[in-house]
Amino acid sequence: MQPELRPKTPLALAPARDRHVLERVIAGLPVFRPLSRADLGVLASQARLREARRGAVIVQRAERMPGLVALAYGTAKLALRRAGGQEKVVRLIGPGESFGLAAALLDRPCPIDLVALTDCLLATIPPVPLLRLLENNGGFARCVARLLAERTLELLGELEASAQHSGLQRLACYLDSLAAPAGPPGAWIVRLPATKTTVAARLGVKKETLSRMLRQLTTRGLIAVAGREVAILDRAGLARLTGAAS
Amino acid sequence: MQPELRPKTPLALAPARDRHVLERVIAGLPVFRPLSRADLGVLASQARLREARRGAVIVQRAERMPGLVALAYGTAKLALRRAGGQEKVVRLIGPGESFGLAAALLDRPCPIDLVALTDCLLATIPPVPLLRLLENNGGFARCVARLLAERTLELLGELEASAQHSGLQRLACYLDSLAAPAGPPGAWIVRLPATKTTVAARLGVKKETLSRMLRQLTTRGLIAVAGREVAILDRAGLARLTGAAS
DNA sequence: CGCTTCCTTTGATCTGGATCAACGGACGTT
DNA sequence: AACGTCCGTTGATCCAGATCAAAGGAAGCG
Repeated sequence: MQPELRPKTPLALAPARDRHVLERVIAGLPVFRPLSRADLGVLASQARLREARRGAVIVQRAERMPGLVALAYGTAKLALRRAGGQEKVVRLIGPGESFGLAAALLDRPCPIDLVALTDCLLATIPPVPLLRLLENNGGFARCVARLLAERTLELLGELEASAQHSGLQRLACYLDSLAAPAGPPGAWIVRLPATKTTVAARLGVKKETLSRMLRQLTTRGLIAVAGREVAILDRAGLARLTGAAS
Repeated sequence: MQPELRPKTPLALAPARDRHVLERVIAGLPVFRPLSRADLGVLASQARLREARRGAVIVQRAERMPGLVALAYGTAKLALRRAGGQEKVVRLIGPGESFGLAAALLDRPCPIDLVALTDCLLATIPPVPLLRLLENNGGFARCVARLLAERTLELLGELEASAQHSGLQRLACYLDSLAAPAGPPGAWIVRLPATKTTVAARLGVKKETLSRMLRQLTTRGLIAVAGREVAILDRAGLARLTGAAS
């Protein structure tokens, strides 16, 4: 469950490839969109690439934040973990997404654990060049402000969901938000982005409860579950759950 | 419970006094610290002063956000309210504090209700001048980025508390965070910033539960309660509750 | 193939906090 | 003083979801 974090290929062995990957990952992050090619190059030269094995803790809560962490490939979870095993997953992170902007800018300790769900490749951009950009580049500052504003509203939504909706409502809402059109028109399908245990933690319930909730929705004819694939049979019915009582 | 929002003095009657109050309130907001006197003047000229009676809904969820709302005097609560009466208070706002920066900058609908707990005087700075400043003033953009980063971390803390700690732990933590030194050295006192019903909603529990929790802490000799005043008799014991099981 | 290690499901039971109900006290109004 | 309106306390009961326990699946590996 807690394998060592040990890069398969030591960083020094593949500097050219690393540099290329770093540039691609950094250029793909929304927060860096306003940057010139030159600025992106400077960032890439200060960033570091790093691998993490499945299950490894990439950044630990209360540690000094190493910078903005972006995922090149793999999946990771942001999880609040307490002694006693109970954990709450705040966000699941996929390729092209990043984490730690707020804490890196304020040079605060990491507020949360970042844990690899699969083997991951990560880019870390240290706080110093971020702060320099913030100082000198108005476009970047604006972009940061907008992104953080969005994150603020998002977290508020999370808070609302966790404080106000029942587990079943949160599940219905979650499935609805992930719904993707399937082959036949009018058919929707969701592929869960992680194991059910992790999804349960994301929804703030235990895996046993998630299992029971899924079965309840199945019994009602709203969904059909096959492993990680969930077919949404009655999206309107699901949406009705979202706002109303169970 | 839901009195009309009706200013005691119509705005047009006291423009000079209003202008003065607006300038003072706006200059006092942390987010505007980097602004020049001239910029502050422009903002004040675009802002509006407004009164709200106790219990009035100042800004309602899903309404268009009128701008950044700052409190000149009085107390208000940011509350998520659901049909069914249950409400979660996210933040209590006092004089010199503000609300709505994120939503105003993104021109999103108001994510939450702002409700006056006492008669209030409010300044509203519309989104347009804020956006203009964000575009043209790098110092302001930086300041906004920092404030929003702080808010992000704060909300994450809220989420953690609401998802992970028990009601008693949240209460202990809350009291600890409000503790102010009393007369005798080593003595601490808390004056609750609102009615116990509201504090309960702030902590995410019902007033009955808060009442029982306070009695429990009293029985254990950790605190003593007299109306809105709470004396902390054993701060270490309280802090011990915060991290450990009940 | 058999083994181990997760992941998931299902059932039984427990519990923190909500809900329902009733009452006492503090103010402010008339 | 008498009255209405909040606010806070206390007791009884209820319930969503946690916890405990046990038993299948499914996937990786020697």
